[in-house]
Amino acid sequence: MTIKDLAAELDVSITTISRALNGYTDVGEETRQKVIDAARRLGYTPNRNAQRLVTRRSHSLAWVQSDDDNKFVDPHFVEVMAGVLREARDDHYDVVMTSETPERQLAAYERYVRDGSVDGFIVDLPMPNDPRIRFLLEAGVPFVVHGREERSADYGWVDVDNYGNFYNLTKLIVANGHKRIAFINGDERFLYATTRRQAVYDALADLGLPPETVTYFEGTHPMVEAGFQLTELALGDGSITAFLYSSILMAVEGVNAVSRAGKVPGQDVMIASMNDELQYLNLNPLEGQITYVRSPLRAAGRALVAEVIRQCERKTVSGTLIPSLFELGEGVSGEAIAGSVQFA
Amino acid sequence: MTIKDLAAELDVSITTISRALNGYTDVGEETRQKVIDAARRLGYTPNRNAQRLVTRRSHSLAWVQSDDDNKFVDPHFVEVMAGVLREARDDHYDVVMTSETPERQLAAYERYVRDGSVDGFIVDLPMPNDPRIRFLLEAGVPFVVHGREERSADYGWVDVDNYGNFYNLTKLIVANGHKRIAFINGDERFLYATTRRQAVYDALADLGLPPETVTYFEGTHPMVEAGFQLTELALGDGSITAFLYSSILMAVEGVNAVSRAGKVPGQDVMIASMNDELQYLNLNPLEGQITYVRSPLRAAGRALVAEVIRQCERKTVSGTLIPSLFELGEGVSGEAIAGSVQFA
DNA sequence: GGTTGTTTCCAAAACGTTTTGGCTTAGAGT
DNA sequence: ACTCTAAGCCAAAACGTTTTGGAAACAACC
Repeated sequence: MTIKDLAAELDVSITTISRALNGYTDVGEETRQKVIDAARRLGYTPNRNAQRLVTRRSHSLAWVQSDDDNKFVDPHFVEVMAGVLREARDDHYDVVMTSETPERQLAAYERYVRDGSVDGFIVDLPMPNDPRIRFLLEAGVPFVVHGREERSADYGWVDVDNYGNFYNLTKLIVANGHKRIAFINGDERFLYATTRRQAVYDALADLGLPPETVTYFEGTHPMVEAGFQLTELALGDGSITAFLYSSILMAVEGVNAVSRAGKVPGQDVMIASMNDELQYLNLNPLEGQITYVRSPLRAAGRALVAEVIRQCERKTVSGTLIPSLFELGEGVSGEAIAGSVQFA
Repeated sequence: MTIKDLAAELDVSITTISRALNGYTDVGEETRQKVIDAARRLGYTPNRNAQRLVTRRSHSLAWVQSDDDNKFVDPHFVEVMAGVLREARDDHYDVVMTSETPERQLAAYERYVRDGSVDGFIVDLPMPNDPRIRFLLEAGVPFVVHGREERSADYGWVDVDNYGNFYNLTKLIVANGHKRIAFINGDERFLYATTRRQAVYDALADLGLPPETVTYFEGTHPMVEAGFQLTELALGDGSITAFLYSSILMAVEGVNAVSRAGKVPGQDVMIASMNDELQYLNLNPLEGQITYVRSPLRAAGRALVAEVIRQCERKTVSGTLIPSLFELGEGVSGEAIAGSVQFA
């Protein structure tokens, strides 16, 4: 069932079919209804590839995964993906996903840019001076980055407020009277981790506390294991009374480790973390044991797609800071931190 | 840079460009090299949409997710996806993913079939008498199902040996002297869960044991919580000495719950499970505490894509049983279970 | 009655490929 | 010298849409 068949059936031109279905005003109301009805009745759907060829727009986004065994299978990622797919569906875009080895990543981007199969890109986990970003900027193709790096004024991005959240969390911990803090951060190859570290030490400095107040750990993958083991390690030093985690996944393991050491989390020891709101984790049983800042990754996923589509269709570029919300852990009052930056 | 530009540049016809690049024999070796070199030098990549239009093949697969908040974000799913994306990349196929609400799922399939944007489908988590499968069979379009349902002789599928694994695990538990077993299964709306239940009770029957030997629980999402809580619940009954879990995620929580109850997992209490080999979970710290059957979901993902592509290109349809391997828990000797069924 | 709009329609071109069928040329066989 | 074969190339059609630039019919205005 092509547009020709439908045209023959109704004895009108294919132009009329096309215009009727695409909502142009130069087709009579009666004719339009006839076309729409017939299309539904006969199951006509325009051939997507013909459309794409002639309009030069694919209504698809590419999301290239790094085929790195450790990084790829990460619950955080799925959460973002849920948001990405949801928003894409709402906006009638497809998302084509691929995984590529780090060496061949750039080639994948090049191919997608040249072969016309996508309109824009989602870029994940930016690293300092990321070659993918450099390439996409140069190619002048729409894209959005989850997270930021130094060039972030030049492109669209979506990010949680890493700096603000960890700055505030640190102050909060200190305000609760803790003098020795363990900070178990994420993988320092990524900017989100270095930003968080900076925020923590800035907060200490602003409070007039020495950097030795926190004992620093870099938690590499797999996270769950890192969370447990590093907490046990930190517990060896008897003086630490507060733990700050880069991921709620590690914080949960922290609760386990602390409990096993015979202490009560949220009471003997403060457990603080960012909470990405992983849907499959239910935190109710841990009520009162973890103090966290909520910053839903799913919302980030939606914002990513919205931004890149905005670029595709209106050629405006902007950065979005995902609002965060302090959870009212241990009776501490909450504060919302939101923002959005327009720059082009 | 289109094929015309390249043809003009080299002063040959576009036919020759196309045939040279696609490896036809009716183009001189010298000319072919000239074309290939120029294509690389000038950065020519054939327009994918034009190719798709004329060849009527998209080299893309659709994977429609159910936009059900609970089910979607599931670590098991990501593991399968890792395999799917890897295999698709190796075979030069794209995978386009969408999420749709359960009511609109079928419409999404219909659209993809009609608009020519994909060559085949991956179907996830089949339910009894699944309408998606009914539709795809009727449409006569290539697809593969992860898991099976009653019509499984008619289409391509990939599955782990749910029945065999749980049959064997049950026998193994009994062989270790346990007389009271808790079986914490998955969501019974899905066939994998009902199959596993059947297997467990069949094993009991074959051993001449009464069905009351096992206390049965249906673990609904979120899994982690269910694993913990149901284990605690089962521990209330003091007589249970062995736990069988449908997912390693729950088994890990089982270890937690058992430990917290003051018992030693793998010693006081046997913990048995299927292990989908979730990459982000490191089981080393739990060595000796869980007895499991390995059946890597990632391999299932690869097999899925391989099967549907085989259908696209050779029109043969087959089912694949992913090989499993008993882990040598507690000195129990292992046994490999593999198989592959051809039926068309 | 001629001009000017308005409304509704359409023929043809274009998008960038692949494929079909045939055309040249050169060498081999008779 | 003539035919035949093989190698190498190409013009044109086709894929299924959207878009451009009108055309036809009719009403409205002067």
